Amino acid sequence: MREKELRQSLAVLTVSSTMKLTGLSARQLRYYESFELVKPQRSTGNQRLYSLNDINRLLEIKDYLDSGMTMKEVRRVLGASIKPEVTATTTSAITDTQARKIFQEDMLRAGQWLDNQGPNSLG
DNA sequence: ATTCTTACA
DNA sequence: TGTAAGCA
Repeated sequence: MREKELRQSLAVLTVSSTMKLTGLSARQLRYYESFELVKPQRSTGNQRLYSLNDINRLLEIKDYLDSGMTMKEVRRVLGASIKPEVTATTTSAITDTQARKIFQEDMLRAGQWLDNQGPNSLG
C-alpha cells in the first residue's frame, strides 16, 4: 500500500480547502505553523499546500488543543511523527498540478456540501 | 479573487 | 485570535 501513503502525503490542498476541512481559520493554520505543529509544502508564490496527512494532523492538533494542551505540548506529542512531505515527483501518470486541481475540486465540493447541510435548511 | 507577511488590538 | 495594509 505504498500508493496510498504516497497520495495522502501529497501536498495539494490550498488554505481555503484546509480551512473548510479542518474548521480552523487561516490565522490558526499559520499560527500553528509558526510553532512547527505542521509543515505544509510551499508552491509557486509561496503558497501553502497541505496534504491529507496535514489535515489529519491538524484535526488532532485541534483535538489536543481543545483538551487544554499547549502548542508546545502538542508539538512534543506529534512532533516525533513529523515525516518529510513527498514532493510528488515519483507519483506516476498524473502531475502534481493535475492532482492539485482534481483534489481541489473534490474537496471544494465536499466543503460546499457540508456548508449546505449545516447552518440552515436543517429541518 | 486569493494568499502571504507583518503589525496592532 | 481577528483584522488591516501592501504585495505577488
